Amino acid sequence: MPKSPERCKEIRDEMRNKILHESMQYFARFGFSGTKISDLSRYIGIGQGTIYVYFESKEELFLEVQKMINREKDIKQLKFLSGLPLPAKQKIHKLTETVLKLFEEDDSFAGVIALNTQMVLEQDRNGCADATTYQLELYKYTAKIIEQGQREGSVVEGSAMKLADYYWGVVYLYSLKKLFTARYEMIDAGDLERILLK
Amino acid sequence: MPKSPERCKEIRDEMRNKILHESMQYFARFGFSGTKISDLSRYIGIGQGTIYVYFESKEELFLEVQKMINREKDIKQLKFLSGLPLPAKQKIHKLTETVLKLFEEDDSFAGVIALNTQMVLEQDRNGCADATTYQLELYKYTAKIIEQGQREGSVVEGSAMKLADYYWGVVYLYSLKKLFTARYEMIDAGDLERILLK
Amino acid sequence: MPKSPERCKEIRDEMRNKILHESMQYFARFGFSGTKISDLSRYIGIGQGTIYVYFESKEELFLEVQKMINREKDIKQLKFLSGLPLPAKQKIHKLTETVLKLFEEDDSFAGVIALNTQMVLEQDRNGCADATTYQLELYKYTAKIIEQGQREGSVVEGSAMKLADYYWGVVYLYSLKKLFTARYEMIDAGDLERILLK
Amino acid sequence: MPKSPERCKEIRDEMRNKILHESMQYFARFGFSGTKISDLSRYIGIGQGTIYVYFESKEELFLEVQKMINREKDIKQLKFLSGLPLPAKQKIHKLTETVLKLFEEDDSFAGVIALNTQMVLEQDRNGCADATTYQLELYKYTAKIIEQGQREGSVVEGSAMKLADYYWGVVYLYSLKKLFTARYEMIDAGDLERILLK
DNA sequence: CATGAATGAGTATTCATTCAT
DNA sequence: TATGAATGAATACTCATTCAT
Repeated sequence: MPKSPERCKEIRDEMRNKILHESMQYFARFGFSGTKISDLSRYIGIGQGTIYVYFESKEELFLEVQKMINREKDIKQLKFLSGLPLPAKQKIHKLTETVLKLFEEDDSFAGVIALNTQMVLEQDRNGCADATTYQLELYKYTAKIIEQGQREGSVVEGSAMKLADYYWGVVYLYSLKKLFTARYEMIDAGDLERILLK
Repeated sequence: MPKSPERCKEIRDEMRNKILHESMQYFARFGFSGTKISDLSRYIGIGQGTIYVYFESKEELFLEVQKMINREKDIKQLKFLSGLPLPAKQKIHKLTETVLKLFEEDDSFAGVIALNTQMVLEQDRNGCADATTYQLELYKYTAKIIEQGQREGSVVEGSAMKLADYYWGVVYLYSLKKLFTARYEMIDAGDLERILLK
Repeated sequence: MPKSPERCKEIRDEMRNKILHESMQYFARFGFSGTKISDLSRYIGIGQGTIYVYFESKEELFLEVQKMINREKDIKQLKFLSGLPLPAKQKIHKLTETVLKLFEEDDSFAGVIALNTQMVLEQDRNGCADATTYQLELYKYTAKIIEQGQREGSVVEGSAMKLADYYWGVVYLYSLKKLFTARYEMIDAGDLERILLK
Repeated sequence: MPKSPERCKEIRDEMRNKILHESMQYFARFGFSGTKISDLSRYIGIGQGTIYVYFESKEELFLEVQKMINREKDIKQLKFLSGLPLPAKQKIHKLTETVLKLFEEDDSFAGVIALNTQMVLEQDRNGCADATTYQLELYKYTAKIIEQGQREGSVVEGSAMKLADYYWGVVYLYSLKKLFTARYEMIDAGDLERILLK
């Protein structure tokens, strides 16, 4: 009584995604070398061997987790946002609002941000600048909004890229808090916006 | 002809401190599990065995590094600062100035901050709130200044403790940047202060 | 398809016992510090890691080996023997016969005796007289037989406990011979009995 | 103010002997692999390096300890004893008496015996029969006395060499007791002699 | 000569990976 | 396919030995 091939594929994809998502959370908390396959598989609730059915190695799993993060839809939202015919101030309101909503609603958002920023730091350490397109795009679009705001007089002066980096750095900070702290308190929209707005 | 006991103690203290300080930098960069004793000892420029002459285990070394950090003199400066008969705004200027100067001049400041904040996150995870006297004191003194500023109308509204946490979070952020990024750009005083000042 | 839990437990128990028994032989020959995990695992015919699946450390393995020895069934035989309504002389014949048969037939008997006596010596060194219930019981039961023999006039005079200690000491001696000597010659029943019998 | 060369040599010899004797005791208790140079030197009350001024290596020290044992004067006594025009029974009395007196008076006797027997066992294990002349001679002379006693009818029947081995085995047993046990009780002459005498 | 701090080869232990079930 | 027991390469740690003082 063989299962239909489609159903089979479906089941495989489901398990693969489960591993991918849970691993992301775990890697975000403990880092690559802080993560043991034995702990991770117990955390996911599967056998150690199962991970190796879907991934070649711990390293490949980590890479796939990073790839998954890069495919996230957040940039699209932001891209769309920065293209709208709105004053920068409002765009920043919307952006901040979106970020805070994602923190609240999307369980994996903190992990995505944390892991991503760690990747960027890691790459900076190695001196290689082929950094993740995701991060760069996110920063680029944010910088665009900042520049618009500076022209409109609503955003503080200074290098737009540096300010974008600052803004997302703080988002990273609160990702860490959410990931590590049992009863964390999320940042207020006003406090986050103040980084950019006059 | 035995070595003189004083000279012996001297040599031992010197080596112990050397290991402690160099390890701090290394742990701050690579974390506990990312640090191999073989790499660490090569980095310090000593034999692997030497570490075990002074410390029981990798774990004990890590704990001693944390203890050392807690004995740092930075709080004293801040304590002194918060006691001066100055408007809060000026205190915050001074504080920010001091922080940025330490980043520039004290090679181990970034490591101290990074490791310390990681300790706090770690402890929050475990739910135990003990041991972080250093961090807590730093936060408490900053919160005091913030409250003063709120009374004086120069500091933004909101929970003083939360704002202090935010301020030092950003300092942590730039510690990471300094530790990981080859050609990092330090935050400007203005950008850092804006977290607190209206 | 997970392995059935029962079969799993079975496999685990089997391996644990295998390690325990083989280690006993090895420790008896080479002592604790003379035993390298790498050699021991090769001797058992398993990987080094496997030992650590079942035991925390070399020390714990050694302790478990000692515990196992203490659970051995030899005392029961002796206990039974000393309770029979027989003249002491015959009991001593039977005891000696049993001991020599065990040497011949039970491959692990020499190891049990050797390791056990070493434990007793070790404990005497530390001055702590606990834990040696096995040894003590063995001695106590032998002493009982000796006292009976002294009343019956078939056993030499002197402290019964000291004579029991002497008797088992000689058994230990020949355990060592069996363990260490390639072509050892076992003691004769008559020579062993002469320690006790007139 | 150079010391006279003779005095110098004298001092050297003194230290060398001290190390040799103390090491013998230590090796007898803990075995070769159970003996750490750091522990041994602390036990002797000298620096670790000092041992290496007098001996090439731990192994050489062990070998020198064994050589020293072999040069001991005990055989001479025994040789002399076995040559006397006495009945074997009396020779055995004398021998036993001497052994017990040595236990009591010569602090290093137990160590000499223990280490020596361990050497013999060790060699038997390796199958190499180039065994220490000391042991063999001791056994040979004892066997000679036994044979004489068997002719005279005072000694039990059986292989003289095996009985000699038995006798010295028991001496070894009580050496261990003395070395390891805090409040040991030495064997009685009668109990020891009974191994040989009818 | 005597010392003990420093060393690295050797040993204990961990953990990513394999594989029989 | 999913499992977890078994494995050995990688890593932590120990201890005989060296060497500057």
